[in-house]
Amino acid sequence: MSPSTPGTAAVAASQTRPTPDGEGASRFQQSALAQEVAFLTARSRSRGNALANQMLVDLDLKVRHYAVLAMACSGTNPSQRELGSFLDLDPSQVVALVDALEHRELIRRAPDPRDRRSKILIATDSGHDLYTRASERTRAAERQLLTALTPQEQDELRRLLAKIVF
Amino acid sequence: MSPSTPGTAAVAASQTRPTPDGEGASRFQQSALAQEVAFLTARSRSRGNALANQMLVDLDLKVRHYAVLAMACSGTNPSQRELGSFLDLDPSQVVALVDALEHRELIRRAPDPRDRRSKILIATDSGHDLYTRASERTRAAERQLLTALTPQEQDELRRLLAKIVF
DNA sequence: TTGATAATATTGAAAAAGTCAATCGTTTGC
DNA sequence: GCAAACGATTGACTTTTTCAATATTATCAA
Repeated sequence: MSPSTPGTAAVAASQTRPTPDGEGASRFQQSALAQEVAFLTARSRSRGNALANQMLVDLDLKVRHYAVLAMACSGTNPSQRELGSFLDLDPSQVVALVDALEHRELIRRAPDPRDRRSKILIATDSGHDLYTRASERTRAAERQLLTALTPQEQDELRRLLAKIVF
Repeated sequence: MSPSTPGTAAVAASQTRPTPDGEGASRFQQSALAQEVAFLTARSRSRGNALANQMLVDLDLKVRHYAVLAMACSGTNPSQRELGSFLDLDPSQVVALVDALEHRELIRRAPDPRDRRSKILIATDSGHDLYTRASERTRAAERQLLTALTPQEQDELRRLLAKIVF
């Protein structure tokens, strides 16, 4: 996933990272592009994704699977359609992801009593177990992603992002 | 690129959007996943990307091309390798993107006087022209993405993202 | 200087992710 | 009751991502 990451664990290189960028904190920080929030969010999500994926490898999960599992564990009983629109996934991608998790018996498709067309996603017991462990990993990844921010700043960031995204 | 966007301009559906989510502001906002900044940044970048791509279609640019063009216009004379690490792109992707833009004579590869292995990216005159127009579009897209935030909040968001990403 | 090692751009292949149209069963609104 | 719309599914296809291999150039130590 990066020039490092040989093949061992995943917790790997967490420290000794003077700057997240490959270059010396990047002489490009002042460029116009670097001021665009579209660019900044893209870079953030790229970093966050890579970090979280590393953390999840030994649970055999990727963040996209994790996201589905998380929603199945949320108690909100989302239908596949709802899940797709929440996660910005095409219905066909949802099918593939749900298939994968269902084959591993982490979640199951339950009939929607309101509408026989739709299927509701619910985590199994082992799904909940795995989610518990996985969410610890993603929490760790988040901690790492946000080390540069104070706790107040972290909250503020969450607030602002939520505001533009919901 | 989306169910809307017939073929006319690009300014299209900017208003009449009670909530950015498909659902009624989403009953999933309270879920644990929705609190993770990895999720929030993913959603932001997804939204921002879609928005910017719409805006750029009639310039025949995607945000990824736009990003390369922007850097070639920045005056920083990035090498391909630098560009790749700045934009989180694999070297082979850089080659493809640069090829595409160079064929359109928007940028060119110049020899790096310091290192004959590397090639420096510089925009042509028409590259600069296109960038000028394109950046207006992405500015508009950003405005739209951030409507929910006050100007101060927008600045704060930029500051926080920059802090975690550089 | 030479020779080993690493770095840059490039190619090509393959896997993953994203997009789209068509279909089946079901629901909704007329 | 019917037509139109909707949710899940399938399959095809494009785009994006990831990786390994290579040629040329740099770097560095002997």
